[in-house]
Amino acid sequence: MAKSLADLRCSVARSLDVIGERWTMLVLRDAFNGMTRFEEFAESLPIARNILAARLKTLVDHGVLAREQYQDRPPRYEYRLTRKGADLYPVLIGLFNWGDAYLAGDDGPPLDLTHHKCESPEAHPESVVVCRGCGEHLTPRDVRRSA
Amino acid sequence: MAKSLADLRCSVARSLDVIGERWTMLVLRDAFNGMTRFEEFAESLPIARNILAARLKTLVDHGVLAREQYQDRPPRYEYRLTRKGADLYPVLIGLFNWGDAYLAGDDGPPLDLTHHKCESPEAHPESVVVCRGCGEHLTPRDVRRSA
DNA sequence: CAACTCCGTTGCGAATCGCAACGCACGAGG
DNA sequence: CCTCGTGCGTTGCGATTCGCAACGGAGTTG
Repeated sequence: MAKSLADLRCSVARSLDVIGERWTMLVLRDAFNGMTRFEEFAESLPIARNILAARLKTLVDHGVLAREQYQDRPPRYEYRLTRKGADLYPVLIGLFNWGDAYLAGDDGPPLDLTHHKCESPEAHPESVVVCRGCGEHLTPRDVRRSA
Repeated sequence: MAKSLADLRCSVARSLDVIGERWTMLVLRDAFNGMTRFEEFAESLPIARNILAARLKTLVDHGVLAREQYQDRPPRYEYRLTRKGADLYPVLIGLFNWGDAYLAGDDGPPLDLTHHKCESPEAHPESVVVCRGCGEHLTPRDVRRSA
C-alpha cells in the first residue's frame, strides 16, 4: 500500500496513504470519542486484533496517535490523538455528515452530536469548505488550480 | 467489505463502506477535477483497469457518480458527480488540507487551489467544522453525543 | 484490411484480511 | 502452589482482494 499512493505528488493521496486503510478512520473516530486503550478499541469495533495492532502501529509511526505508558508491571500503553491527529476532525465530521444525509436508516441518523454551548435545535457540527482569505463558503466551481 | 462496515450503526462506517476502498477517493478527486471518462481516470492514476472498472461501478451503484451515454456506435459513457457525490467536497478538501499541512515534501504542497473571486493571497479552500445552529467554529471538545 | 482508440473483462500470482488460537506478564482466589 | 481472569498483542492459515498483463469487441482512420 505504502509505495504506490505516497509518491503520487498529491496531498489527498498522501493523506490516504496514512489514514485510508480499512478500519483506520473508525479507530480515529473512537479516539475522538475518548477511547485510548487497545481493549476499548477492540470491543468497540468488529476488527481482528492483529489488524487493530497494525493500524495503531502505523498511526503511531505517522504521529497521528501518541503511545504513552500509563503503568509498569506489566507495561501498558494508551493511544492519544496528537495535534496532527486532531486536525483530521473536518474529515471525520465530513464523513459523519455525509453518512447522516445519504445513508441513514429508517430511524434516522444513528448518533446525534451537539454543540453543547449552543441553544439552537440545529446545534450540530458540520464540515464545510470556506475560503481562508475571505471566509466565504465555497463550492467546487469557486475553486481552480493556480500552480 | 460491504457487510461488516455497513451495519455498524455509524454514519462514518457507512460512508466508508461506500467511499473507503483503496483508490475511490482519488477517482472522486479526479471527478471533482472535471474528468469524466474511463480513459482519463486510467491515465491520471496508476490504478489497474479492472479495479478502476470495479470502483466506478460501485460509485454508480451508490449514486455518487451518474453514468451517462454520450455517443452510440460504439456506446460510450461518461461518469459525472451527482449531488450526492458533490457533497463529499468537505471530505476531499479535508484530506487535501491535512496532506498539505503535514505530508508536503520539501518543495511545499504539490498543488495549489485558489478561490478565484478572492483577492487575498490566502484565498485557498479550507475544510472546517462549524455549528449549524450558531455558525461558530468547533473543536472536538465543543461537541458531545446527545442521543 | 491493418492499425488505432475507447472501454472494459479475464487469468493468475502476490499481497492483505479475518478468524481463532496462542503467548506472556501480572494480580486475585482458593 | 495452582488456576483463573485481564490486558495486549502475535502467529497460522484459509479466504478475499489487488496488480499486472493480455485479450476482446465495436467502431474509425489511412
